[in-house]
Amino acid sequence: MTTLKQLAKLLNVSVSTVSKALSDADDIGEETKKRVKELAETLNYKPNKLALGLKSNVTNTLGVVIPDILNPFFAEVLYGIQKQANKRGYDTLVCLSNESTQTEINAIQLLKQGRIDGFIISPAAESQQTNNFSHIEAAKNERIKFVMFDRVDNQIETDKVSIDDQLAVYNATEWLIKKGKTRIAYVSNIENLNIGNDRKNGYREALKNNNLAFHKNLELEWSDIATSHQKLAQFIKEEKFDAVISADNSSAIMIQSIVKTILPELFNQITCIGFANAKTAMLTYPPLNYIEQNAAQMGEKAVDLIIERIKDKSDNPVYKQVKIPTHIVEA
Amino acid sequence: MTTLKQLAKLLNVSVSTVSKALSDADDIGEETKKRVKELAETLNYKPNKLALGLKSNVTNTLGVVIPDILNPFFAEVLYGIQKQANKRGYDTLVCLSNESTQTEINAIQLLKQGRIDGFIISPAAESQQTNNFSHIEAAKNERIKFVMFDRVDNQIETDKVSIDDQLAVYNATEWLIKKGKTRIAYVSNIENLNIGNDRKNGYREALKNNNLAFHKNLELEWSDIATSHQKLAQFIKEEKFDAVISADNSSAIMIQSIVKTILPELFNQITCIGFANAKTAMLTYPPLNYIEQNAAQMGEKAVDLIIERIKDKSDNPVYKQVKIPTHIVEA
DNA sequence: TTGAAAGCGCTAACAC
DNA sequence: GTGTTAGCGCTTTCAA
Repeated sequence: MTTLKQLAKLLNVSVSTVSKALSDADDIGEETKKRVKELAETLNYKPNKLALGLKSNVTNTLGVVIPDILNPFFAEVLYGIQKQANKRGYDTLVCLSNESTQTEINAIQLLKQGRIDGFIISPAAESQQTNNFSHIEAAKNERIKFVMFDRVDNQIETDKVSIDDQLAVYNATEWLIKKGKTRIAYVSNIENLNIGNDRKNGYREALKNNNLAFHKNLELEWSDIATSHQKLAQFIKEEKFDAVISADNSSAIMIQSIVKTILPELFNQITCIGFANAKTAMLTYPPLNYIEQNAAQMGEKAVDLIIERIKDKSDNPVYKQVKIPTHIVEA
Repeated sequence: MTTLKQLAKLLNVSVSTVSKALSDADDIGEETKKRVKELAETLNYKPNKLALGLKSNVTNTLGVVIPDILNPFFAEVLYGIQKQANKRGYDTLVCLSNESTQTEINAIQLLKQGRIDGFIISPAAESQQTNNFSHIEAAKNERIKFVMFDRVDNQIETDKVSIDDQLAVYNATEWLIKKGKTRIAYVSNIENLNIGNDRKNGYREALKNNNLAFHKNLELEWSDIATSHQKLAQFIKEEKFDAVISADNSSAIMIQSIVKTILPELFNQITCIGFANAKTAMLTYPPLNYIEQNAAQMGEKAVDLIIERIKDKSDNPVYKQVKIPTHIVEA
């Protein structure tokens, strides 16, 4: 790493002259600027970000806490975060909570150690279930800004980005109803999350508003991936339905596949829809009808929000709650 | 953020006394230590990592460059990297190259700005295709250590972790042959990567060594996700095969699904195997037979290697090339 | 037009 | 047992 000091020595000028020359200060002679810049270029000088951060208390770095990177949704959000952060001149320090509160606490601890200007977080499932957000809220006392995404919580006052989960599923349910479906099953493996509740409410509301009977046994919940096939297969055999809506990112794909195998004659009569993206919807054939969450866009928006908040020095911040629009993609 | 200075002032001692007390130096009185530690605890003092890094030139931070986070393989590697890094007391600064050389160059630039002790990288597809690794190698001149994973390259001398791609596919092919399969198709969307070549060679070698005829038209290559279903469906209709081996993470899942739909009577006669993990293999039913790459383990090993390299101050490093064992998981 | 000095938070050699 | 000082790389007054 080339330093200002080295440049100064080689050029026989002072460190401050070099610093000013590089930042084009107008009290430095053109000739000097030229010499300095040339040498800096040659030696590939790059300012040390740690030093800059120490000095200015600005790191141009954003923290990110992701609950589950193996979930394609979060992978895509991270993609959006990275893209937008880089575009706006920020780096990202990424941590994974793996749905554990303790890991999340550690992650936030880490981020707070003077190296980020703010962070973006979606809380771990465990934190949601135990309603334990104190470690997140604590950041506020230390005047650290943060933005919540996806799994946003009403109790915490801060900027938030999410989709309208209830509406998204409501619309998907109506979309099925408009296709003439009357026995619509609802499958979910995210009952432990608040968005799981919201989505389920969307389903139930849509049934109600369209005068369709609600059948408790058409709602299936599962959590263990190892026994998921078995559970889903049993559900498919035992219950009668003409459509399925999945609240998560994998159930619908699995169900299409299972139906095709164990009840092929019914395949064409059962319409599936779930949360997915352009890529994962193609994992099944015919491709899955899906609810596009615009995950990357959510990530981008989160970055915009946190940067805006960082730059806002007011004492009485007006927090924003942004909803990313969703839409149905018909295969 | 509480600083040493603040603690010192409150306690009416000097900054260095506080610093030493907190690190349990034996030239500080027990009583003082106690007072200092208590106050530090109360005020939730955490040393500023930037300052530590500036001082010691050690940041305890690792850079990570991932080509494609939407690929479940890389998501899982990142998971392993995070887990092991945290375990060993390191943070991670994550960048995504999105398979672009220019983005990769920017990412490495960023990482080099005095904030990491070393980095872990899998090169972008574009860099591999154009054989352009100079931006990666350049790190060596600046004495920055790095470890390559997965898409390792012979031309670059550094520590590497990968699987034995050729052997993995060779074994998978033989596994199919032992099941009595004689017309084995090979499908890939990673022909642009060196590991794509290695895998294909594994397939061809296995055929040869088992005296099976090689049919050029049983090898299918695709790249565009939008037309993949169409291309695969056509392949399935036109060619006759009794098994498929997929070199990538999605083809096999798609093929199982397509076969079941367009040629259901053949489904039970065609055995599929591809690269996957415990979770993605479950996206199809019956679950996919798969080659377990132990992606998380690869990430963990990469972390161990880079830390070992960072700690190794010798001038003539002996680089390691680690192979992570793979195995076949039968559904 | 340039340079000297202070300071961001921390550690460590060296005084006292 | 505790404090002073210098210095990591940088920016920014202020002085020359």
